[in-house]
Amino acid sequence: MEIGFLLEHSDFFKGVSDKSKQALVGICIKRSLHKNEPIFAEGDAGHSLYLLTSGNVRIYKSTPDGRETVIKVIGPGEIFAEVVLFERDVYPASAVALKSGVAYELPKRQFYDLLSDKDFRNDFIRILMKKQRYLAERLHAATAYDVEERFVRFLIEHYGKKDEYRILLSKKDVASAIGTIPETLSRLLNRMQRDGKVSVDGKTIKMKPGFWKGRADS
Amino acid sequence: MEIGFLLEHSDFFKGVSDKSKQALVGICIKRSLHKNEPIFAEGDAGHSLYLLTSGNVRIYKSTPDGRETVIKVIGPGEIFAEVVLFERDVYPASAVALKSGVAYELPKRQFYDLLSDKDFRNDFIRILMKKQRYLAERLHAATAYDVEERFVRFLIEHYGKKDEYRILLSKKDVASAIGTIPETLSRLLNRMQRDGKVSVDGKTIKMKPGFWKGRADS
DNA sequence: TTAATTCCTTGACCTGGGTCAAGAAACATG
DNA sequence: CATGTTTCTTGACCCAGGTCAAGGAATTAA
Repeated sequence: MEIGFLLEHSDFFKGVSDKSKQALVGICIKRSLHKNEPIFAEGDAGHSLYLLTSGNVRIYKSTPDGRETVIKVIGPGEIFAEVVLFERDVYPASAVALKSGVAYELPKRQFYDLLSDKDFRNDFIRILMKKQRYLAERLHAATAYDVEERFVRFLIEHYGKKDEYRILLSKKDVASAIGTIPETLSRLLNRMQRDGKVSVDGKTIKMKPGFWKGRADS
Repeated sequence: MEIGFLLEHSDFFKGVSDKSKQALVGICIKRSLHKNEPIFAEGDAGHSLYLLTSGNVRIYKSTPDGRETVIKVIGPGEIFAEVVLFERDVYPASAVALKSGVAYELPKRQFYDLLSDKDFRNDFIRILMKKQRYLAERLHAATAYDVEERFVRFLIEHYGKKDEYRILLSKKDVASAIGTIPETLSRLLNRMQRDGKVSVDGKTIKMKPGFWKGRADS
């Protein structure tokens, strides 16, 4: 996905005036991401936010003894690290590319100026609120739902409700995204096959007929 | 705390112009809260956000089968339900008063208008980002830290690092705020006393000397 | 191709903390 | 005050899912 295309089509930028978009194209810095490349680490001084145009980026936090929690897996069209715009100048979480892709780096000073555009600002606030709802939902899911439910929600969140999924992330990455470990995910997939809920073949998961019946839209 | 006082002193409103503050005083509706009174429920049409001036309010989400997750316990000086301002017109979580107190209801239409004030808007965005960081931190704590650690963090968040705490909330409410149940909190307090970390007497908890040594500032 | 990694699976085992139950203590209400 | 109601504690029990270990499959490097 090219930056011009993205500016034209993403939800985020659709309301932004042409003038602002031109300004944005002018200031952003293209950055290629390779698999497993760290983008920034928790505690680093943060001077930029990012717009991902292709690939996936994992945002996560770590305990001093190395336990990690995935906050969000970012997909194409999403911005991340926007939290660095105000108040804090260090990143509160780390980011790493899960596969190769492209991100555009937006220096915060210039991005900040764009907020004087009313439509842009409203879109931006809307995004912040959406993320807040997302995190509240994740917190709820992490404590009130079991691994199976969290896995299904992960599928919906990233690919929508489908009859068949091609998962391009490693099982390890999916496991950590849903707050578990590869062993548990592996066993979960076995169990779901045994129970006739899905059939798994390599990176493809087929949902058995009726799987989505009676499931709230979350 | 009176509304005028709060407008003068809270972080949130300190940068707001006098004109905007007058406007705010004009539009907000005082509401007394009694213990256990529901303020709104997840799914309700939302036309207002709230500013709490005294007491505590629990924001929570429920599963269809009744399992609840506390998203945040709101204290005096904080706003809540601001997420209803854009995009969605239903509350994404429920709110209930944990003790008697006072909240001011701010109709979203009028609040929205205040965002044209630049300083006000910046403060508002700052608050959204702070909450986002808070939720990311909670998500991390919920999955990577044990009950003891979450309990200590709860104390710090709500009362700061002190040698002695008077907890005015019931153990049940504290337990749910840290994502556990009263039995577990009760046993935790026993264990911490037995291990010589604290001494508990009724609603008072004294931290033993050295308790805070070697603890990262979180 | 072969060797070296890394990823995935399976098994045996363990444990933090949830569930259920039953008193005790605290609180509220007529 | 008495008496119902909620809260708190303690004990016995259980289980989802994490840990550890080891073998197999897939990827990558050379």
